[in-house]
Amino acid sequence: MARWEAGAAGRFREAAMELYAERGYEQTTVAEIAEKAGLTARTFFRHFTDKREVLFAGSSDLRDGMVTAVRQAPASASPVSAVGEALDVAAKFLGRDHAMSRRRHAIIMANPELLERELIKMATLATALAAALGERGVPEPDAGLAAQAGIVVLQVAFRRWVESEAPADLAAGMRDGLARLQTVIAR
Amino acid sequence: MARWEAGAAGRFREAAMELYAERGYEQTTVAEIAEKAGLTARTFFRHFTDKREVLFAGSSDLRDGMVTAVRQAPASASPVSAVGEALDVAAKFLGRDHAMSRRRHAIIMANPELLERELIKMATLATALAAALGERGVPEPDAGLAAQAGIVVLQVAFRRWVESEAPADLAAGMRDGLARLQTVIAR
DNA sequence: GTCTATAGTGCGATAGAC
DNA sequence: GTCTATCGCACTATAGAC
Repeated sequence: MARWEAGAAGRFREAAMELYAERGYEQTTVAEIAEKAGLTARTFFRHFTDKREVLFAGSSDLRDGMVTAVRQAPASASPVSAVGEALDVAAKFLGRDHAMSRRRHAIIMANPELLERELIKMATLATALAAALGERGVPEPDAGLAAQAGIVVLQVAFRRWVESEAPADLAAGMRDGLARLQTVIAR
Repeated sequence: MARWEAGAAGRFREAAMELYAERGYEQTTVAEIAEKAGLTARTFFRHFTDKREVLFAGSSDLRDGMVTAVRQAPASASPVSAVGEALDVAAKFLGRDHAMSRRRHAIIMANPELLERELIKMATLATALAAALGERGVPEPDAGLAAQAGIVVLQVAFRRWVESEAPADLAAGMRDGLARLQTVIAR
């Protein structure tokens, strides 16, 4: 496996992923992660607020990308289509490395505490999208509903993508999911 | 305030709510809750898996009620309308005590860890609803999408209800939210 | 980089209900 | 006698304080 990361945060992330996958999240201590990364537990907590956060490093980049997509959608675009643009960005961001996404997903699904953290990241994302829609003049509760609906599509499509062994086209899966949500909810 | 609960779990719940509201969740130790309830910390952990869970006692009742509603919907009912029945049940369940809901909601919103727990309860609920829809013959990903969409409506409507000072009609708010989701997502 | 509070667990003892 | 609820004690690891 390539070691593209030289920084401390990256070394911690690598070490944590391997140990979490190998012996499970709960059975791994921060001291062990630090040792494997060649650093100390104290330094770990300087980089990450807690033992879970090490798996959720890139989440703010995803959020920023999606928010920007909503902002940059044509002024004439409806809330759903602005959300659709954000989903395209998300697909590009999340769809890069199927193998590592599968590994990470397996680790998270195996532990409720990690799942909790994943969910709050998604909730934060939804709030940010709703705010971006609000800037476009979409009133509440519509902005919140459209944003949350987008997150639902993202989650369902991502889960299907990551649970299939072959790396399908995530962007297509998201567009598909949105269309299915529209029809299933229509009546 | 009436004390309808004599059992240990209820005493813990009361004590925890008061202390969390008074001095915050993090600043409250389990030992303090136990003392206030007239029991010990060890007993607390016999009733609740962790310090957060004490605030989420009734969540399985809500889940069971909503699942039953989906199961009992007429066989001819569409996925959305089965979900609508479940939302009616949820409104009845959650809409009982506006004042206490506000207190509880304020506590949860004030602490990210509690919010995480709330979110995982909602995710569990969504999974259960999706399974119930599956039993009715709704295929994936439609079942998952419809269930998650229902949870979105529940959350948005509940938040608006609990954040308004006057106790409005929660069931009406839910039906309203569902209708708005339908129109906002339609195009 | 060390020290400490406290969440949470394992095991065992006790006491009451039946 | 069994079953269940509680308590006591020792222990580990996280997370924050100093």
